[in-house]
Amino acid sequence: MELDEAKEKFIQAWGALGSHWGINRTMAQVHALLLISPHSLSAEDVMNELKISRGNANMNLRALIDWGLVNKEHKSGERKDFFNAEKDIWLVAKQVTLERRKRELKPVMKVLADVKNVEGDANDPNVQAFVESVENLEGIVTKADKFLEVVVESDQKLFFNTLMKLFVR
Amino acid sequence: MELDEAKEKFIQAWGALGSHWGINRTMAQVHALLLISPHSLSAEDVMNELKISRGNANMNLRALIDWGLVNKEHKSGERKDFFNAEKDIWLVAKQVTLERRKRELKPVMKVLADVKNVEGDANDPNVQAFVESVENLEGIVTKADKFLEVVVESDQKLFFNTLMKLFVR
DNA sequence: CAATACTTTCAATCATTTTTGAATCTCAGA
DNA sequence: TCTGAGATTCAAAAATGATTGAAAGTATTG
Repeated sequence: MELDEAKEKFIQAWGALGSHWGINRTMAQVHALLLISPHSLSAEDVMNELKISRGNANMNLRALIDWGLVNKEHKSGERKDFFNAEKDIWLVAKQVTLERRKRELKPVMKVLADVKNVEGDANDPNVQAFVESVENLEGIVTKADKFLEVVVESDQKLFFNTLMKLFVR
Repeated sequence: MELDEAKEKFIQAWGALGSHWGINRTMAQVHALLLISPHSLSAEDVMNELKISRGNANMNLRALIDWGLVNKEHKSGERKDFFNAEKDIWLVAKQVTLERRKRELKPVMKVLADVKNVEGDANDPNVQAFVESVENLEGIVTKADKFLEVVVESDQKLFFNTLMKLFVR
């Protein structure tokens, strides 16, 4: 396989995976492109490689910077901005985890806590089933959140290696 | 808070979470509704509660059955089908994990394996950076996959409890 | 400060995904 | 076997989400 074809395939695959993980396709593709580039790219490079518009490139680069996955560089003697991706995948995973915890898990935890305070007859099976389900879910969501908190706050490689030794084969 | 308001909020929240996790919003809402119902519901009940069309209810119920999250019941003396959700959240998590592993992780792993066989000058920094990135990613994706495999194949409560004792506070 | 190079914004457009609902099918019960 | 309540399908419509590109903004250079 030629490099260009391989790059293309890789970018497509990463884009598809990203789109299932709350990161939009183009954003994931831009990330993929930066990941496999040995040096920083300008917005223009990104536009050309992925055949996307200037505005689209700009927005997705900014989003990647927001997520903490990409850095903006100022090369002296150059007017253009250059961009490079964090190459340490463990750090990438950490950032994504942090963001998603903040954006998704926390709001749900808040709703679950609120919603438990339903008023009404404690003997009503509807109320009973509802409260039971909510508490059930609260349990697992809280546990998942704590688990992720630990993952995020500990050293990534160490953490996963320990885990792997415990559980894999 | 009234039960109806609480239900409504809960269903919305679960829908929003689902939509970030590759499960479409309505599908997650139907699941939420079934979760908090003390007894099985008919397709008609689901349509009425969520104000969705017959076709939509049918499709999402079927999808939930595909994912292994909902069961269809035949009540004798009734022509209608009735539906109930798996209430054990650990089982739900397991099913979702299984499906997503199959649908998302496996295809990406295949592409990563393929794409490593890029031909070309091993001294070309483009090729070098590419192969390095791909191997890097393959490492983490494979580890994540193995981790999930273990999660899925072991007893859920036992697994998570063990994990929690190890890492939480 | 004026010209130029580059970046950012955002209303309009385009693409994708979801939803609808009428037509069709199915099958339990008579 | 026939009937009709209920289930399913799927083309079209609606909703949502992504992308474009031109105009406005900002910074750098001579």
